[in-house]
This record gives sequence, structure tokens and C-alpha cells, in this order.
Amino acid sequence: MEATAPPLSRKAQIDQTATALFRTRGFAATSMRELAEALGLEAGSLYSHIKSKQELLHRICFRLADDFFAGFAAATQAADESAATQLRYAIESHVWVLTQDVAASAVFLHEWRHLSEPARTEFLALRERYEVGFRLLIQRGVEQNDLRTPDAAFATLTLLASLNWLPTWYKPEGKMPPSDIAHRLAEQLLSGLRV
Amino acid sequence: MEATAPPLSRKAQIDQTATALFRTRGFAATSMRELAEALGLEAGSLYSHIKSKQELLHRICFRLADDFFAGFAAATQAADESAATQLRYAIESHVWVLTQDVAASAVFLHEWRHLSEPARTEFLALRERYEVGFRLLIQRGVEQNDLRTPDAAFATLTLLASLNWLPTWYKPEGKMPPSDIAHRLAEQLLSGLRV
DNA sequence: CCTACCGATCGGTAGG
DNA sequence: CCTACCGATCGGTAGG
Repeated sequence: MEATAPPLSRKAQIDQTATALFRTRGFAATSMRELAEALGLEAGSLYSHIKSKQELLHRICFRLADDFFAGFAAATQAADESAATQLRYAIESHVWVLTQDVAASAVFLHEWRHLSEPARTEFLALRERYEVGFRLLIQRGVEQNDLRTPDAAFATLTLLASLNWLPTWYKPEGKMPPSDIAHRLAEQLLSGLRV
Repeated sequence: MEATAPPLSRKAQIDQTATALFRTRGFAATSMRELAEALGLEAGSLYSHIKSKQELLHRICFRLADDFFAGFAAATQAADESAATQLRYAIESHVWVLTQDVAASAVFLHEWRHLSEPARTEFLALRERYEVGFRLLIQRGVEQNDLRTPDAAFATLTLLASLNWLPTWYKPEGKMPPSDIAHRLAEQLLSGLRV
């Protein structure tokens, strides 16, 4: 049971509508006039709430990055857990963030290259850091003899790839709850790595 | 050792350059003037070789679709092979097509939504059919007791996801030859499914 | 939040 | 393959 969501501020409404449009039509193919129309405004009126189209993309991408990092930190802070267990938590956290806002996740995953510099370079550095976090977990799992793989970097890429495909097929109204999906994905992906 | 490639026709040059631009900048964000400049032409001159920007995208996407289907058909025509073995061949074929033209593959995977109707709907139907082909192989592998998975549809999605992430990191000039990559990916992905 | 508008750029065409 | 150009649309601003 979920409480009714509090009313969104105008700015949050703009973010949400922009996210949906960027997802389905792409950043470059979405015009500010479309966005305004979807909100019941005139195009010029948007600019009393935001600075630019670019700012919208920036906010979406970096908010998601924050969420992914926060989840990863929480998943790996229990130092007494094995690396394999921490990896499971990290996978579940990743899926959780993805399912909490599929539209924003899709923008995060596919529209980031429309970020202008220096945001684009900064964004790529964050992604790299996140990926390294997963790779280190896998490597430690191998050292602890809980996991096995011929190539940890390779395994990391395929693991994240499987996870990041989720926004292309996940439907929030589907009957499998996010926690089930997270569990199932973690199970399947870990089964390919376990000793 | 590779023989020197034959000179490309003007139309093939346009296709190739458009593919590279659509990949790195996206279809919507690529202008015909950029494309012309990359080819050393004036924008208007493009239209003596092609009908529209849309036609370029259409040709790229459907050529790749043809390649994927041809490879899948070849991989699965040996009826005396087990489903698990056919699946291995199909995975290797998929990787082969991806690595033969990473740029076109990336466009195929990410820019198809800019296809105008009815091409877009037709394209989605083809993708669906291809996916079903993989799913049936996995299901038959399970029936033959060579493969095991709690959910064949789920396993299909994650398998294709892992494969389709390849164009985002594969560098043709890297030292791992495509056949090695295909082998390795097949091995890793099948290991998660094998009994 | 609207009206009215800016300069720039878009895909594409006519005529040679 | 180029020159010259079309109408449409773009992101964004000024002034209220």
C-alpha cells in the first residue's frame, strides 16, 4: 500500500515530463515546445523555471548517478560480509534504483552523450568509477574462492549489461515486484560466477 | 591477413559515414550538412544519391536485421545438433555480426526508434521474432536436459542484453580477435545456463 | 506565465 | 555535384 504522492513542485513536474519525453523520443528529438505543450504551458514560460534544455538533461543524469553511488555504498559498507554477498547486495541495489524510476534510468543510460562538456566527461568518469566498484567486488570474490571467472573485467561488463537492459523491458505495472526481479536477477547472474 | 577493401561506391560511402555519425552523435542530432561535410560535399548534393535522411537510417537498420537473421538461420539449420549446441552457434553468430560492423550495430540497437512508421513497427516485429528464436532454443535445451533456468524468457533477455552491450566497449583494433570474443562470451553465458 | 519575437539551423528542392 | 533558396522549426529572450 502506498500513500498518495505529495503534489510536485512546478520544477519537479517539468523534470518528470522532460524525463518521459527524453526517454521515448530522445533528447535531441524532443523540442521545448513539445515539453511545454505536455505541461499545458507556452514554450517561453518554461524558462522562468529552468535555465536551459541542457540543464534538464544534466539534472536527470546526475541525480541517477547519485542514487547508484548511494546504493552501492550502502550495499558494501558491511565489512564483515563476504565479497560475494556484497556483490549480491550491490546488484539488488542497482536493480532497485533502476525500477524506482525506469524513465530516468533509460535517460541516464542512453542520453548522457548529449551532455555538453565538461559535464559529459565528468559523467563518464563517474560511470567508470562505478564499474570499477563492481569489478573489485568480483575480484575479491575470486580471491576469497567464492566466485570464479576467467576474466573479472569481462564478467563485470556482461553483468552490468544484463542489469542495464532492464529499463527496456521492465513495466512498473507488471505483476513481478521490483524486489522479486532484483532477487531473481541477482540469483541468475551470480549462478554464472559461483564456484 | 586481409586483402585491401575494394573502393566503395558513393552511396556506400554515404552509408558508412552516416553510420559513424549516427552512432556517435545520434540520428536526430546529426544534420545532413555535417554528413555532407564529412564526405567533402555540399548538403544539397547528397540528394542525388539518396532520397532522405530517413532512408539512410532505414537501410542501416534493416541491413543489420537481415544479417542477424541469416546468421541465426545458419547456426540452427543442423537439425542433428542439440539445442544447447545450436544456441552456442547462434551466440557466436550474433557476436560475429556485431563485431563485423560495430558502428552499424550500435545504430541498429539504439537509433531504430527514430524510424518513421510503418518501418518502426515492422522493425520491432523483426526483433521480437529474433528474440523468440533464442527463447525457443533455450526452452528446447531445457527439455533436453542440457540447460537449466527458472525462467527461459528471463534468461533470453539477459543473454541478449549481455551480447548487445558489446558495441559499447568493443574496439576493432583491440588485440582480442572477434572469434575469441565470441567464444568467450558464449562460454560465460552458457555456463550460467548449463546443468 | 504569456505574447511576440530573435538569429540560427533544419531537411529538402529547383535549376543548372 | 554546386548555388541559391524554400518554409518550418529550433532554443532561448525581452518585456510585461
